[in-house]
Amino acid sequence: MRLIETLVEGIQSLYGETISAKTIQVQSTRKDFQGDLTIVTFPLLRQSKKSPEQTGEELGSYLLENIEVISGFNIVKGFLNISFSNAYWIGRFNEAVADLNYGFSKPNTGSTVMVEYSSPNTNKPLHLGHVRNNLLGYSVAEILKANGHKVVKVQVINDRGIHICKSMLAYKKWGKGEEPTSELKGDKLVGNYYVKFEKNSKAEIQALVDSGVEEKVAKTQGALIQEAQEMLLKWEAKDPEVYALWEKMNGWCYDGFDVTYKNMGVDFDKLYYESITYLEGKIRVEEGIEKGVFFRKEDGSVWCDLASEGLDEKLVLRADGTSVYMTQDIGTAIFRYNDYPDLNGLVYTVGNEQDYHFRVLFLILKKLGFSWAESCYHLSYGMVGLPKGMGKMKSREGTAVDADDLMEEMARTAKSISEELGKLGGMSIKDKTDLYNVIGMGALKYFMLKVDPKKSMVFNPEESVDFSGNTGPFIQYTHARICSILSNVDKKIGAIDLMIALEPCEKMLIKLLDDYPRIIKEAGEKYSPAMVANYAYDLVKGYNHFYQTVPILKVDDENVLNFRIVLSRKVKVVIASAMQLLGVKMPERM
RNA sequence: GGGCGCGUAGCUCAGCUGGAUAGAGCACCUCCCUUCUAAGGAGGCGGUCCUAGGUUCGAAUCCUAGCGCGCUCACCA
Repeated sequence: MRLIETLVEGIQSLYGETISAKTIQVQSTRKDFQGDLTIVTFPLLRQSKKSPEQTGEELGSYLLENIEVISGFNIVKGFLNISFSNAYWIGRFNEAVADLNYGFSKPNTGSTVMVEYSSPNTNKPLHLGHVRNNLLGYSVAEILKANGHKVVKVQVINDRGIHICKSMLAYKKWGKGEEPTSELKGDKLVGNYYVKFEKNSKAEIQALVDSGVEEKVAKTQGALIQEAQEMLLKWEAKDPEVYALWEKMNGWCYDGFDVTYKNMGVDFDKLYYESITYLEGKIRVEEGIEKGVFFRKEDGSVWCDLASEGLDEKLVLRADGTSVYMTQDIGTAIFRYNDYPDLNGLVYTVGNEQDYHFRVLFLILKKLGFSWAESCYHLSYGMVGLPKGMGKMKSREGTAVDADDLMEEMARTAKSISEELGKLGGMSIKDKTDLYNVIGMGALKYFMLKVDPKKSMVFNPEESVDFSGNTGPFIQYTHARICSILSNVDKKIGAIDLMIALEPCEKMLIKLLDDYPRIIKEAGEKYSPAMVANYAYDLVKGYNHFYQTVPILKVDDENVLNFRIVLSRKVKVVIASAMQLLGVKMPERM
């Protein structure tokens, strides 16, 4: 429609001044004013040398004459509100309806992007923090796909290190050959021994402190901690017994994680294991020394000097030659770009406590000469906290909110509310159980994703996860409601008559639908599922208002009836489409 | 102490590429189911947008300083 260009021309012809398109500010008109788009004329007064009102009047008239679809305008101080004809909006709507992949770019037309998320340690089960991580990573991957990118979903499994040895040692000492059962998943079993280790080790250290040893020293002198360290050395030397135990216990964890991932509805294309990539990291560090990127201190430890970037020195290899976190991350990144030569972006979904780590990692990769380091991005998200008075989550002490328990709890709540409302007559037990899971997970996912990723959030297991208001179930409910209405009609409807009158609530819905492609694009650029979630909420609210304001099926005018049916169908599709980007399923009944 | 991030209604959060009277949900109070799903809708109550300066015709939004909270600065991951 060339609104901006026409305005530039208008200013040229009215005032003889040339301005750049950037100085024109357009925004959608606030709902308490009449109009569709608003042009802020304050910045244009310099050119017009007239009052805001008069400038608005002149520009408005110019637009009215030169753009056919503009049907009118009004001026409030420095705001020129312009309206488009109903025919224009209905035309836009018809186009949207005809587009079966509305809002999405063509698949695989963009660059290839890798998204890393989850990346657990194999010494404890997934908890609330992982839930946010998983949901974010999965959703961002879906949003990138919707923007045409090829997406590779990966994780790097932290399957080695001192923390893994802790649970192994505890199991070896006190496990008595315990095995996972249907009651106790493998990851839970391993986690129990990790907690057991920490508990006993803590007591040992306390005893040392009580006997007069300085705390810092005591922490390195406990018998258990020393034994764990010996075990790590044995592991690195591939001691057969330690290695076998490691493989067995890691296997238990993977089996446990698989169940959690399945229930959560997330998946991965490829897994990387720290136990493999850390070796690559070591090799790359050696190379880096030769290149002069790193330097070795007298004690043998290897460092990267980041003073020129305003940072400190960073350790990349210990004095005893063993690797640190940074070492394996260097190796992992290089593996990834080797595995996918067309990779043009690597998104790390990792909590904001590691902001500094990733800043350094990307710098080091760049120093090592990998130009792709520029395309790495740390999707940093805030912590999930518990309400005041509920303490802190510490998996070390076994006080974290467990992911499996949480999901089960959500489904249970969904069940009790559903039963209370009693709308599911005639539905089979299995369908009901599935539905409770869909609703429970919908509530959980939406709750976690509607918040801006970078912000930390509070999770109150009892109060926060409501099923009414701005929640997943509210959106699911509206979807089910539309399905219910539409189940009464069965007819093919072509393009909508451009001449029908539009109710305000209908026009509002068309405008909301019109926003969808832009929302997907922006959500992709900002890696923000929250934008999609908030959009879906606005759309659903708009539909409910429409539903309560006008009859949908009980209308005489065939053209209006058709329009309301098609409008309902399109809203339904877009709701489901948006929520699919969040990994939330939409029920047809609830 | 240095670095990074955050601070909006009692609570949980939108809004932040500067624009009109700062928005939702929960909670609390009124109304609306013999009509297409009331997990809904309409309305009410509720604000020093942390504070103080600055830039601007205009600041919740940008800049500076301060305060508060979180994270981080490990031969932990």
